[in-house]
Amino acid sequence: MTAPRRVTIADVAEKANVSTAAVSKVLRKAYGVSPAMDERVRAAMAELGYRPHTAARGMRGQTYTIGMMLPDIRNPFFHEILEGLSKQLDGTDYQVLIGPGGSESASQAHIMNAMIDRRMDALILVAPLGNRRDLEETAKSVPMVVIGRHDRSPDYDAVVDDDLMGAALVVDHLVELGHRRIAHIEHKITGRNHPTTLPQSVRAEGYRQAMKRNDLGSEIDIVASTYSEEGGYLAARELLARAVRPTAIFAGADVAAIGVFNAVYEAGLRVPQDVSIVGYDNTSFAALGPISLTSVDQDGHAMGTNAARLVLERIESKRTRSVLLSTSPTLIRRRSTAPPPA
Amino acid sequence: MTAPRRVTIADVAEKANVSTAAVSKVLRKAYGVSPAMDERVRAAMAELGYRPHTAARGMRGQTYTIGMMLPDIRNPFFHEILEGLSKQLDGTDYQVLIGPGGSESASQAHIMNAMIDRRMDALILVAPLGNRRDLEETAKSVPMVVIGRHDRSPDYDAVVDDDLMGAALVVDHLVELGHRRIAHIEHKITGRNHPTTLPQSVRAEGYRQAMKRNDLGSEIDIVASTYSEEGGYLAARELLARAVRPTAIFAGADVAAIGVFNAVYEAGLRVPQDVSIVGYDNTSFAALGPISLTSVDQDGHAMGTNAARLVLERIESKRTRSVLLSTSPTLIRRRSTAPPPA
DNA sequence: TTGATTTTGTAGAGCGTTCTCCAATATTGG
DNA sequence: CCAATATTGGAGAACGCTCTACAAAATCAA
Repeated sequence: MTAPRRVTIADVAEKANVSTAAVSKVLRKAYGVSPAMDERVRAAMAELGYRPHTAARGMRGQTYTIGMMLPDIRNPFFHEILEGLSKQLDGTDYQVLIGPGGSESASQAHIMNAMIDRRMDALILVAPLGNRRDLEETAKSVPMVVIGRHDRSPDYDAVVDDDLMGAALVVDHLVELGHRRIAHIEHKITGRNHPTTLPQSVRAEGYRQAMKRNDLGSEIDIVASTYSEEGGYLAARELLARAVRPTAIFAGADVAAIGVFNAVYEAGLRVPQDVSIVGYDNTSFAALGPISLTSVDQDGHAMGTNAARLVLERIESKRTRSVLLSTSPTLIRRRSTAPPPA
Repeated sequence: MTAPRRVTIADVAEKANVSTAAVSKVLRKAYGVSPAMDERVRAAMAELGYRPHTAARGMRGQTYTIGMMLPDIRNPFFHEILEGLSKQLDGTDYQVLIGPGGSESASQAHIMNAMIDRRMDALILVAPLGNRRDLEETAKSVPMVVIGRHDRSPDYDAVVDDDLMGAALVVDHLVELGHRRIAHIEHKITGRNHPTTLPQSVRAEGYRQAMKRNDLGSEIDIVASTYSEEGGYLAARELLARAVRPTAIFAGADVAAIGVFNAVYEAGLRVPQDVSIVGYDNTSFAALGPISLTSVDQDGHAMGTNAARLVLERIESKRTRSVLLSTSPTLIRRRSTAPPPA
């Protein structure tokens, strides 16, 4: 614990025989630095192993830190977003730090505040709960990009997957295979009236629209549950107990689809011979041999890249007009879907 | 973007009719505050909605931020650690922020530096790569806890699962079922000579010891691969191609076990009738119905809680003697293991 | 009482940067 | 060659907090 005092800008300045202001300029690539001085300063920094003290920089300027709020660390889809983000930020001075948001609006608000208190330059929120007014409120004090919500706000940017289209891809695929009794499992948050712009609501709506478009309006069957293994399991149990049971189940998320698998096996039925199952997100385990789940792929990597770009624009180019960036999903067909039983 | 100026300590001081120093004392629960003043200040803070500016605090004191370096966000086991950590920190002023470390020693070092530059009060490193000397070097400048490595260092604390014992549990279980040809898949990092204290090395060693103890020294069969789905797949292919193939495969991690599943199915064999499979980590998908993988459970939650405790001790009680905390794993028996074919 | 001690509150100097002015010097145009 | 302009470098005041040192007031011991 012999903490050797950190090398500061003053040490560098002394070594290079210039003022601290000059060093700061070099650091910020600011105007008014001759090539000669620039080189001298850089040499001194290298020799002393100087690293800027981010907290101190944050006192006046930026912290070169971008906060990413993730409701659930494990979600492989979020990981893809992070990868896109990191790759885009690689080479810049910015660093992503992840704030574990949890599944409640309150805990998410807490971490968002914590990130603001730490003077992060921008916030990237992945599928945040909470109403739009609150989000806009925070967006007033820090550049912000929201991933996965279909709200369009003048105060922050949005990067979304076209969930309406994603749901349509699923329904059309199943209809094409010959299915008619196609059920959907939706993630329904209990309590307050949550915005209808959350991905889950849009997916459900997309399902409804696609069913109608295929003249299957009368077959619409939505079970409100949660996007979790247990949620999928319970919802599927309910569906399989119907007098006339569905021949295909479209779970709004892969995790829920796993629960559906379990319920179907438990009922002594086979996938896909008796029941077809479709997920959403194309998470890594959807591809696993024993599962092989047909799913909708959102290009998380691209979403992350785009989010990074938008955020940098806001920070560096001081853009203030908001942008909504929607990417289109694709359907990955696997072995969990097949024509319905004759 | 009408950023309303932040409420500072000075605003609070003015409102409460005291000095800024007094407010600071209240904030830090420092000595020398009368109950009356304390109350007045707190009231003012509440009324103004004051929130301390963490970066500014960091300039002189602490940042109340604990950095957690995670090599891979997705790993469900890491999520458990995080949960234990968060729960323990809940109610304190501390906040965990996650730094994505990546799978390379260089990128991990990068994020560690970034965290130090941001003046985090302590670092919790999960299964960090890099040699011990480097770790000790960083431990000199910040309180540190390493999770998952069996090194014992005077400079930082370690929280580990007893991997030696975990491997023994697996081997004993399989032997009990009647297996003799038990193979192991190890995660082997290419390149430099990595420390033998990484979990993967200890698990392999535990396997070796347990085999010998069961008089199966001649049956020891280790394939060097990686802890990943593909790694498991490739290793299993190699094992299944042996003249006399193993009746049980012990993958050092659940993800690798998934790859083993795929290879086994591909070879037209059944689990567990033809081949038994065991994983390690008891990740959430091990419990999934279609998989049902026998695995070793490390109590990630407890590890997180312990790490938090150790870190707080170092920060607040200024403990400097290092501690090594080892917890014991348990075996979760599922349907992927059964007696060998007759 | 009176001196000694404890408690309570404040002044003010940092912490390591950024950034606005300003001065000095170099360059240009006519 | 001189004024006008551009370039280069630095002084020094923030930023919002912490914390040492110290003074004033209150309490205690005898």
